[in-house]
Amino acid sequence: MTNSVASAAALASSPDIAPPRVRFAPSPTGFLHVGGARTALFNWLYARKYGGKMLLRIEDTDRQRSTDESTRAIFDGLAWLGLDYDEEVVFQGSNLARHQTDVAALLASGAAYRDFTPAAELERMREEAAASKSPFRFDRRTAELPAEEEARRLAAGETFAVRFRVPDGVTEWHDAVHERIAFPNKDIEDFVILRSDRTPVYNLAVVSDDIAMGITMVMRGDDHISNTPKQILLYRALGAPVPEFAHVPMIHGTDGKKLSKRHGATAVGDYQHQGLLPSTMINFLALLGWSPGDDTEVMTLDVLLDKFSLDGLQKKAAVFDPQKLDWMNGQHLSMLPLETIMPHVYPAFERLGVSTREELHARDEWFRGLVDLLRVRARTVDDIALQATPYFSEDITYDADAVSKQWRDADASAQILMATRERLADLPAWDTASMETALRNLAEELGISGGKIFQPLRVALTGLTASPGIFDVLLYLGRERSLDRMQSAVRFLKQDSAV
RNA sequence: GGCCUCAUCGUCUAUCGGUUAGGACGCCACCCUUUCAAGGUGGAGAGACGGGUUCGAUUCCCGUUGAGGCUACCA
Repeated sequence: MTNSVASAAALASSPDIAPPRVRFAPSPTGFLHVGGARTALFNWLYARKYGGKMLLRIEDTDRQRSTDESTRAIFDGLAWLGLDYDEEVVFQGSNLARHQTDVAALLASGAAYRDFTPAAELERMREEAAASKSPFRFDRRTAELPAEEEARRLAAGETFAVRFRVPDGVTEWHDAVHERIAFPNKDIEDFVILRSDRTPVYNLAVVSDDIAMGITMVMRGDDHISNTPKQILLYRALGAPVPEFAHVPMIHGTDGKKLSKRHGATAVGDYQHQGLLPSTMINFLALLGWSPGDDTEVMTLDVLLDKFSLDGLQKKAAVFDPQKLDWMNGQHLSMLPLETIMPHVYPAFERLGVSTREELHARDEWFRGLVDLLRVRARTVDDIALQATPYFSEDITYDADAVSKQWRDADASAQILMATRERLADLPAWDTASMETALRNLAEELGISGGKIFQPLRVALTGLTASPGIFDVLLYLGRERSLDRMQSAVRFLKQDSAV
C-alpha cells in the first residue's frame, strides 16, 4: 500500500507499537521457494498494514552456493507476486567489515573468546560423542586461556575461530505466534561466530545486520526457533535491543514431510510458468499458516491487507495442496477484472504457440471477448490458450470420443448438419439471438430436441464435446469459418459412411 | 541420542469452557442446462490416547504417542 490515506487508516487500527521494520532475508542458493515467498508475504503484510518498512536482505555469505541467477530469481519472484520493498537491498556479503568489528567488540568485552582447536580435532570429538550416544557440546577447553599463552599462539601464527561465551541461565522470549519459548543455556554450546578464515557465521551476520538495519520484528520460518536463543544472546552482548520474534510454521508436502523437489513444483517461478496467476499464489500462500478468522477464502491482496493480523498466524505446519491451488486459480480467473488477467494471457498464447501477440492485438476486442468466454471454464491461463485452439487453427481434428458419441449415425448427422448450415447461411445477421431462433425453429420442424442439433454442430465446429455455449462458438468463430467447418464435417461424415 | 516446536474431517481451517463441532478443497448425489465449466442444494468425513481441573472440556494443566525442526568454522 503506497496510498497515504489508506495507510493512515490502517495505522488507526494498528497495535500500540512504533512503525515496525521487518525484513525478508533469503539466501540466493536456489530459486524463490514457496515457503520463502510466504515468509516474504507475511512480512510485507505486517509492514504495510502497520505503516512500517519492509526491507530485503540477500544473505550471500556462502560464496560456494550463492549465485547471481538465484538473486535474480528472488527479485523476479517478488516482483511477479507484487511484493515490493523499501530502501536499498542489503547484500550481507558487503557487510563483512562490520561483522568483524562486532566480533572484535565481543572479544574485547570478554563475551567471546578465541578457540585454537583445529577443525579436525573438533570433528574427532564429535564422532566420539556420536559413538557413545552422548550429546556433543564444545568443552570450552580454550575459554579461559592465559593471556600470555594466547599471545604466544597468536604470534606463532596459529589459526583460530571465535566462539561466543554462552552465559548461565535461561534464554526466553515471547514469540508472537508461540507465546513463551525458553531454552536452558546449558543446552547451547559456545557457538562459533567467526571462522578461522575471518568470515562471520550465520547467527552473527544476521544479528549484526538486523541491528544495523534497525529491524524491530523478525518474522521467519519456525525452523529458526533454535537459532533464536543464540541470536538473543548476541543482541544482549552487543548491547542492542532485542527485536520481537514471530516464527511461522513450515509448509509441508502432501506426505507430511518438508516441502521439497520431490513434491513437484516448489519454486514460485514454476507456477508462474504453468499459467498460475500471481494473485492466486498470494491468496493461497496466505491461507497456509494464517487464517482471517472467518470463512473468507478467495481474497485479493488488498482484502488480505485489510484482514491481516498476527493473531491469525497458525502454529501447525501446513500441507501444500495443489488441488486447492488449482481451484483457487479458477476462482481468480473468473472473478478478477478481465484487464487484470489479460497481461498473463498473452504470454500463454505465445508460449503454447496458439497465436502471436501481434495477431492478438490486431483483433483485441474479439480476443478479449473470447477469453472472457473461456476463463470461467479454465483453471490456468494455459487452459485458456489450449481451449482457444479451435478459434485459431485452420485445420480441425475431430476427437475420437466426440465422433463416436455425437456422430454415431454418420448419415443422420450429415443431414442435420447440412440443414443447420443452410439455415445459418441464410441468416441476415450473425448474432446469437438470430442463430438461436433459427436453430430452435429447425429443431421444432424436424421434431427433435435442440441438443440433437447443437451437439453434432459443436463437434463440427470445435472437434470436441465440450465448449462454451454453441451460439457463442459460432459468433467467435465467425460466419465464414463456421460454415466452412460444417462443410468439412459433412464431407468427413459422407466419406466415413461410404467406407 | 539431546534440545525445541506442534497435534480438530484425507487437506486448509473456525471454535478463544456449554455448538446437532461451522466453512473451504477433494469425493458422491441431485438441481440448473445444448456440452463442458461455473453456480445452487444435499451427503459421507474430525477433536490422537490416558489422566487430572471443572457442574461441564476440542478448548486449561500433566503425561503418553505421533509428527516436524535444530543439533557445522551451511544459511
